Amino acid sequence: MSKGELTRQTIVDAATRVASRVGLGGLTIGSLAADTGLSKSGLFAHFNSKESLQLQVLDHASARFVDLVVRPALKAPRGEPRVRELFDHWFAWCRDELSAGCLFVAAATELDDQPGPVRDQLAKVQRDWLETIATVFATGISEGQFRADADPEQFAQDLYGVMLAYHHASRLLDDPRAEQRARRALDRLLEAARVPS
Amino acid sequence: MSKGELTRQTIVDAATRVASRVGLGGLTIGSLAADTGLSKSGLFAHFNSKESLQLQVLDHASARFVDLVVRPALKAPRGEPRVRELFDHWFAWCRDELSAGCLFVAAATELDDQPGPVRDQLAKVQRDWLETIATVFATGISEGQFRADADPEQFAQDLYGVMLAYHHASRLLDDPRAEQRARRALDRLLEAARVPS
DNA sequence: CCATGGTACGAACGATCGTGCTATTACTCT
DNA sequence: AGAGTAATAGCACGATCGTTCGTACCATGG
Repeated sequence: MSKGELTRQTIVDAATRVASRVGLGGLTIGSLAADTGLSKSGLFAHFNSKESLQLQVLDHASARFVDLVVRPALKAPRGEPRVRELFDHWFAWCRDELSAGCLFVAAATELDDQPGPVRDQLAKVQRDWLETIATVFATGISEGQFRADADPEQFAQDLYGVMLAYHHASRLLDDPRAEQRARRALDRLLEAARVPS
Repeated sequence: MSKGELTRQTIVDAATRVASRVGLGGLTIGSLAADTGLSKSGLFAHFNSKESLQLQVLDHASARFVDLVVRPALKAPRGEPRVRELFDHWFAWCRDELSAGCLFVAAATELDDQPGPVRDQLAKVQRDWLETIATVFATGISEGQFRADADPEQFAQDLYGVMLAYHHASRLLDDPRAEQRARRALDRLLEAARVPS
């Protein structure tokens, strides 16, 4: 790996951390250069535009998301255990990024009214995420754990709602009971989806 | 009412609309002055700081929120009808603000990592909102419509989660089925909360 | 060992940011 | 109607934004 490629990754990694605090639009070349010890122009030369930097941050973050959340969860047994793992790893993800919350959640409300390549890319990533949830749930249906008449896409939106409400109550409102309520909500969702015994 | 007070309200009203598109931090004195036909310094004189403008926007928006969402819903019969009215009016609110989504949702993820008076004020407004939901639900318990062992604060977080998931799927992902799923999720929440017959 | 090219720097650009001053205009009240 | 005050404009400030350019460094392959 060339030297330039290495520092590029260092920059993108740092930018990802910053962006989960201030959003993708809040990224600035200047402060990012100060963070990484580079000059403004030296850093800029790696991307040629701020938009390109934002796109690379998005790519980097979604690759990490797959590594830290999706892939580990897929090792769990199909059905309910796998759904719970997905949930737990998402929690860890959104707390561990230097406790700066989930970059995607922050970017979602920031970009939903600003058309362009960055918004398109974010929408793709989030569609993939919801589809992952839906697929994992659908597998649980095939396994006979969940009701055959359950709607995977409904479940995906419901589950993400639980996550978003947690993110809101926990990060903005500092409510210590937010996580407990989120786990309770997950239990209820799963209970309602299980085949009647 | 003095002339200054009148133009101040005009400015804040315009700023509120802009902010639901670009966020509170995305507000700029310059572009806002252009929008309202004032000079930059003329507009600035009404607020003396950008932060003060942001706070006034927050106040204005929350007053309108109470007028358009909370107060009308309180006219509905207690319990389930009132919850549904709250839900419906919130939908209308977040669609009608020139179809720019809910200002509070946008500001929530924007400010959750930026301490200061604006964040504090937003947190207060959102706490009030969740408390409103919880209180409306609790009234339904007293009325005997909802289970006595139900937790109003749990319900509030759950319901807001449904709203946030709708906001996300509808505004970022342009999913036309988002609303239908949200209504379905509400039905399930209410069903689970009703006293067993 | 030297030449080539990738890598980073410093300076500067026009624009725009929030924020002060100082006039001048416009309203309000007696 | 005129005095006094409130409201707005004009201009300028230092900072910072993204971006460009020319140049120096330094690592690597011949």
